[in-house]
Amino acid sequence: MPELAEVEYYRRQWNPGLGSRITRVAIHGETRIFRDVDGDALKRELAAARLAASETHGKAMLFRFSEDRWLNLHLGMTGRLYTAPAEFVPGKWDHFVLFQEDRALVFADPRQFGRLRFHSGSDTPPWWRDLPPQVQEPGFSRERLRDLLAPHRTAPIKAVLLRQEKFPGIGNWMADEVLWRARIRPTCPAARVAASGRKLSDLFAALKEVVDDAMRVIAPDWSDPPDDWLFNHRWRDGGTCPRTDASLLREDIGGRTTCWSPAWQRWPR
DNA sequence: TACTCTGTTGAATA
DNA sequence: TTATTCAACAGAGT
Repeated sequence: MPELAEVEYYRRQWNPGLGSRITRVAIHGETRIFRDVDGDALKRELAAARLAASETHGKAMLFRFSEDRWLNLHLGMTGRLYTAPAEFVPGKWDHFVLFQEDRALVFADPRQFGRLRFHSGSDTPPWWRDLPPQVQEPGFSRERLRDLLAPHRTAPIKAVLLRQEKFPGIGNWMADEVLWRARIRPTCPAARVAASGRKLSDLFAALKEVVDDAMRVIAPDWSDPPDDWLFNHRWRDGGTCPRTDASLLREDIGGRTTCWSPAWQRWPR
């Protein structure tokens, strides 16, 4: 499920383990989440390392360990991280567990779209180098937004917002929320937004606002967003737009279920 | 039974 | 060459 604020929430779930050594690593080596990595080598290299720090970029997480060990986790569609007592026994979907003296750090993922990568060495791993600026960073300017959209003459703006190399961490619900706040129809070609000064500004502001709101509300304790977001109305057929009380529409756009408010998102006509 | 799903990737196509 | 579409991945829920 996770988009950037949910990923940040999960990253923090391993914070109790910061500063402590790994005493044992348990893996289900045959599962799909290990497709990019040698499970046995991973086990060997993380043994006795100390969890030193962590950060997120978009939907990706980086956990740094002592001895120049770098672990990259991606939660896919159904992944999650949690902390369990030291005597924890991994269940069916607990593919990767770092045991410490006082707790277990668990990566669970039923659907196994998640991914794990590992790097050993003082240099920054290739998968954590040259990452694009995130929406919430100063390097993400209105001009950058225009340049990201302009090449897409026909692709719907909704589909372009989901591209992680352009908008790290934006997922399906955030893209819908952003377009709803900017009052842009999700089918609008991306280049058309880039060419309209006013709508480009609206989209830029909505992106920053939705990312800030999501980080503030969801990342600390996974609070429910307030009812004046689209979020609480989008999940099932028959929802109504909080701004107009008119019916929301759910349809497939760019291959993903999209919820939007035709009465509210009227541009372009 | 047959559809859905907060994601990504690589192949096929335009 | 670049943009776009689509199937595939694998399980749980409805």
